[in-house]
Amino acid sequence: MNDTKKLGRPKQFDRDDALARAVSVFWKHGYEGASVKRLTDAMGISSPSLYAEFGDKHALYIDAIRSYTQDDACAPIARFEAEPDIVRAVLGFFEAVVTDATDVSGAPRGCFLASCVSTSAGHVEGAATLLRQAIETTETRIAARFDEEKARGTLPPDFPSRDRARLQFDLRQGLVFRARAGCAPEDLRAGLAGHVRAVLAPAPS
Amino acid sequence: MNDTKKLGRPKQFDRDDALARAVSVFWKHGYEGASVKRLTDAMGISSPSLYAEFGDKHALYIDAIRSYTQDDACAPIARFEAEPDIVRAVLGFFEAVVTDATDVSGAPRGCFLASCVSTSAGHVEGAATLLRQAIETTETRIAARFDEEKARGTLPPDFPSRDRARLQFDLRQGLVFRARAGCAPEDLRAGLAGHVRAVLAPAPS
DNA sequence: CAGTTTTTATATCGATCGTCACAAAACACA
DNA sequence: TGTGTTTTGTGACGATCGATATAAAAACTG
Repeated sequence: MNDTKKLGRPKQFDRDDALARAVSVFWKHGYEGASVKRLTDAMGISSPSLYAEFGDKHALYIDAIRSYTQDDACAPIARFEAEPDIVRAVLGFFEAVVTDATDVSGAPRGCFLASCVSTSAGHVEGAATLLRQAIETTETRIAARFDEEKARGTLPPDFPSRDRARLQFDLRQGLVFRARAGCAPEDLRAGLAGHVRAVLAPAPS
Repeated sequence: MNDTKKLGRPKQFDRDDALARAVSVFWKHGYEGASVKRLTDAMGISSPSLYAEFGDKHALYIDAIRSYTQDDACAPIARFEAEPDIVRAVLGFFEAVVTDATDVSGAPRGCFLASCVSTSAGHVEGAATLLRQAIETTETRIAARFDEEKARGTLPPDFPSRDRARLQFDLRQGLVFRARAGCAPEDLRAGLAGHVRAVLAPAPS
């Protein structure tokens, strides 16, 4: 199959770029708050194009979630995996969370999954399943990093990777939550040292 | 002023009860997803009554948030303050969070503030402020309990009450988040012991 | 060039959105 | 029993919702 040359009038928009813009709209307004007009305006396409490409609003939403979770769009995890030192990695994770969540440069605040998808999970079909997969994936990635550190000897052999990965993940939600409420970044950063200590504390005897 | 006897046809609904039902609808569907029809159906009143009593949908929403935050409707905090032993109190707090968040008996899951108000905080006027006040109040109540324990000697004198109150609060959001995603209650309960340890761990030297 | 295929923009569909007149209904007071 | 006051249910307002029918526009093929 040759996908490079196709019949008919070529599309005037990039699918992935349109999806990313859709994510931004859903992120900011929630599932019901994101009207098709707002979506098409932000995506730079007309409604017939939207329906031809994605099916309907619900299918677009599911695609948007899937795109977001697969595109590694979560900066905190990237920071966490990039930083060599484990203490700085955990701290960097939380700092990225705060930075992302309190950024006011047009982009929506907080976390797409925590703020939008989580709300819709109860009554939008398919959202909860994708959300659970995203949680599982993220926790596994965090735990994997802890396991590496254990193998390297920078974390004690009995360090409970999975539990602490969950702890780190849970703490993140609180930060995002407070950021959404409008708490100042410096207030959020004030507690990060304690968060890092809780995540990396030695296992109880 | 005599409020007990009033002129005209008496109201056929209780204001606080109607507000509580409104909370439930907002909780389940979010601000935009909660249509006036859904609201009036659940509240058992007609739309003119709603507008006469509350003004409009936005004012009703603000009233609903205020009512929720003032009515002490948050079971986890109640459990936390009722339990004498501090370790059991913290554990009870988290257990109540899990129970509340995974209850499927008709009631909406999770936390009204974390799931609904938090999402709307970005674009619904007045929501963010109320949310911040609720966070502040809750953290203060938790920290006050820790201070009491310090005075009683059940917690060390250098126990960082405020930091740990924030930690406990942040961890809660993660539980609510995962519950919304459909995680099983037993999975959520599995990590509670670690959460309790993190909250009550002695201050670092 | 015409013929085919696909995407585009316009314009609109019925349904539902939030909101509100309007008049009948239910009370207190005279 | 009126009379005044407030709440009630019915119904409908313009606007917007999600979703399409339609046809012009833009590419390729022969």
